[in-house]
Amino acid sequence: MHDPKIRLEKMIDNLKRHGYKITPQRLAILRILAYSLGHPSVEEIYQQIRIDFPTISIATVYKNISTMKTLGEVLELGFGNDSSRYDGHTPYPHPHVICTKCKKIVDSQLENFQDFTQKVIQETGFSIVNHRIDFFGLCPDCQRQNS
Amino acid sequence: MHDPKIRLEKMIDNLKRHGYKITPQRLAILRILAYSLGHPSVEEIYQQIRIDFPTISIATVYKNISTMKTLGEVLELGFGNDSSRYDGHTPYPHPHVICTKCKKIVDSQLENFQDFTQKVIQETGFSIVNHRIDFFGLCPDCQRQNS
DNA sequence: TATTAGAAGAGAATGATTATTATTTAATAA
DNA sequence: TTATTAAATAATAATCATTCTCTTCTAATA
Repeated sequence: MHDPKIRLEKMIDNLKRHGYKITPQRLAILRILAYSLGHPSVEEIYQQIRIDFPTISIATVYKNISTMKTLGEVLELGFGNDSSRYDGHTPYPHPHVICTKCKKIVDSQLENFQDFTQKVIQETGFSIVNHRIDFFGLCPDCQRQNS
Repeated sequence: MHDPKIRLEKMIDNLKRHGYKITPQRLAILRILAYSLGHPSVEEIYQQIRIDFPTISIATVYKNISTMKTLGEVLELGFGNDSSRYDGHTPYPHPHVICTKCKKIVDSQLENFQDFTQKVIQETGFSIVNHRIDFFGLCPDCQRQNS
């Protein structure tokens, strides 16, 4: 689940299996989603693809990401009014660490959330199917600049 | 921190201490924030206040909530494109449990996030100052309706 | 009661996202 | 290899929550 090439293959297979066509624009979007560790925004993906496809529409980026969301191949991280960020590298729920200054988003590898989920189920009676865990602070780079 | 009357007093004190005026509209908004356990949206607050203040503007609701946010007296829960929900009852970070069907939001009392925060600090080198923890699923009521 | 800084009200502006529609193209089969 | 066709793209309009602007009003104070 960590090799971008394999991620890309898996995305393409999943699309084909569901009868979607593999267009050059779509492939370019998939590549960014699979290879990017940096949780890009739609705007960033759009600007990067415009280098090779100057006529692409930002609506095409939105639509393709939406498709990948429904196939479970990308995780959307929405932040209130700010534009969403996307994780196509690790598309299942996991903690993120967000720098409030430079907006960098880093994955965390902590995994013991089954215990918490169980406690929440007991406490509230909800049936839990998903979670979102974010930590906010300053990344090492921005800490240095502040001192 | 759990008695609505005391919450309301604290909010009013905090506003006065910072030189804000206590207007009837503001007071009505504070009352909803302090007493409501249901994490209301701006629209819900607006509709409720219109009963007593038919001429109030929704911008006034937004502006007052924004003021309370800067004073740390209300916690904003943004959800991507959907409208934000507000917690004026327990205005510091704590886990929330959200029903994906009826949009109900319930507080969780789980508190052991210092350990996780420490691990995230060690893992990433970030300085963590805040967090957001949400669990998504079906509330007991909606589970019944589905079966 | 007069003064005045801050608040309210109305509506325009913004910005991310979604919808619409005409045109183009990937996939398939003859 | 080419024709067919359903789906994808591009361009643009529409939407919706939120913020901004500006004028009018009012709570606090002296």
